[in-house]
Amino acid sequence: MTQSDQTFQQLLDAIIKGEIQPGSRLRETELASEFGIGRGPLREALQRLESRKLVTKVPHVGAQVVDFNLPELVEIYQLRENLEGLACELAANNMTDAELDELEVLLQKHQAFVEQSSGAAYIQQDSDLDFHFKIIQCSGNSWLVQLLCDELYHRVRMYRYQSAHQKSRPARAIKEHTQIFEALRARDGELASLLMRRHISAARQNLISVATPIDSGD
Amino acid sequence: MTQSDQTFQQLLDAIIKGEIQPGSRLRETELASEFGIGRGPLREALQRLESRKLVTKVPHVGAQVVDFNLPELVEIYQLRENLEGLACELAANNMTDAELDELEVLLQKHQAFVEQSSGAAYIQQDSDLDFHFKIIQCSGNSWLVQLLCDELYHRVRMYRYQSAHQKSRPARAIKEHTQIFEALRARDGELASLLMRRHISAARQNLISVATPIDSGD
DNA sequence: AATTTATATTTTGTTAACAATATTGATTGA
DNA sequence: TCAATCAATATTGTTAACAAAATATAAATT
Repeated sequence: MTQSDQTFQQLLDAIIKGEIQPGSRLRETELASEFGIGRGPLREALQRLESRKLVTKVPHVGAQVVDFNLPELVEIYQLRENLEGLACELAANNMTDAELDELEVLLQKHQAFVEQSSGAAYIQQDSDLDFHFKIIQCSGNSWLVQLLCDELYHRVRMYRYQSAHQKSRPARAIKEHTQIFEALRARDGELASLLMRRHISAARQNLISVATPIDSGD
Repeated sequence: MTQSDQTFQQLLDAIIKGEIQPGSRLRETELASEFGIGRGPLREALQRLESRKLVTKVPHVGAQVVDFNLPELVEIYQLRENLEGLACELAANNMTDAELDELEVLLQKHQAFVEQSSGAAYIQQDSDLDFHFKIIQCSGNSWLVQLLCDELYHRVRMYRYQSAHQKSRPARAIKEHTQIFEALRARDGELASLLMRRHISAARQNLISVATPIDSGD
C-alpha cells in the first residue's frame, strides 16, 4: 500500500469523525511532517479528498476541510432518494438468496443495537448505513455503487458523526427497513423502490426540522 | 492556471476525442516530456482523470485509458434516466424565464444543425448534450450538476466521439426535446421528468440494439 | 524446447530543494 | 487614526534526483 493511500485513509477517517474540524486549514508541510512523509504523497491524498468533496482546494492558496451546510445535505438526500430507489429496483431482481440472508442479518444486528439502546449513537447509525450499503452493492450497477458509497456517503457519515446527539429516529427506521427488506425478499422491486424513497424522504424532512429552529411566528 | 490544470484539460480532450486510443498505456516520463513539464503535475493530472473514471491506475504498474464497454455505458444510462428525470422536476420549479429562453435557443440551434444535416455528426451530438446540460444546470442542485456533468458525461461524450458514424436518431431526439421543453415552459415538472426518463430510456435501448449484432436466431 | 532463475532495464513512488504566488506585518503618508 | 504601500514570511507549485517495485531480457537447468 502506498503512502498516499494510507494517508488518504487516515485523513478521511479523521475528517469524518470530526477529529479534524470542519473549516480547518490543511497545511501541506505541517501535515506531511505529522504523518512523517514528504509533501508529494500528501498532496495526492489531499487531491483525493477533494474529489470526494471533503476538502476544497484553491490554487496557490490551499486546502481546507469542508464546512457543514444544511442546504447541501438536503441536496444529497434528494439524490439518495432517487438513486437508492433505483438501487432497490435493481437489487430486487439481481440479488441472490444468500445476499438476502446477509441483509437480514444486518437488519437484526441493527435491531439489537437499538433494543439494548447502549453504545454511542453513531454505532447505531453506522449500522443503519450498513443496511443501505448492502442494498446498493446488490444493485449490480458499479457506477451507482461508486457514486453512492464513495462520494455521497462520506458526507452523510460526516454529518452524522457531528450531530450524533440527535438520535434521529431509530425505531421507526428499523420498521421501515424491515418493510423494504420484505419487499426485496418478495422480489417486488417497485414496492421496495417506493418504500426506500419514502424512507429517505422522511429522513430528509427530519433533517430539516431538526436543524431548523422552530419558527414560532412572532 | 497551473500546469496540472492545463495538462488535465488537454489530456481530457484528447481522450474523449479518441486522439489517445482507449486502452493506451500512459507512461509518466513520456507524457511529461511531451507536455514539457515535470512528472509531478502530470501525476496530478492523471489522478484527476482517474477520479473521472477515464483512466485506471494500478499501484506500481501504471495508468491506462479506459476501454469502451457496453454494459458500463448501459449502467450510466440507467443513472442518467433517474438523475436527469430528477433534474427536470427541479428545473421546472427553479429555472427562470430567461433560462427557459436560453434553452429554447439551444433547441433551435440543434434543429438547425440537423436540418442542414451538414457538419460532422459529433457537432450535432454535442448540440444534443448542450440541451441536457442546460436543464441539469437549472436544477439548482449542485451535487446533481457535478455528478452528471463532471463524471458521467465525460464517458458519454467519449462513447459518442468513438461511434460518431452511428448517427443515433437526431430527428426523433429533437422532437422529444421539444416536448420536454414545452413541459418545462408550462412548469409541469412531473411531465417533464416523465418525458426525460422516456427520452433517455429510448436512447439506452437504441444503444443496445445498435451495438448488439442482430441475433437472427439460427 | 520449455520452464525456471537471475540479471538488467524500465517505470512508478518518494523526497528534498527551488521558484512563484499569496499572506502577513510593518511603515509611511494623509 | 486609518488607508495604502512595501518588505518579509509562509505556503503552494514545480522540478530533478533517488529508492523501490515491476517488467523485460538473458542464462541456465531439466
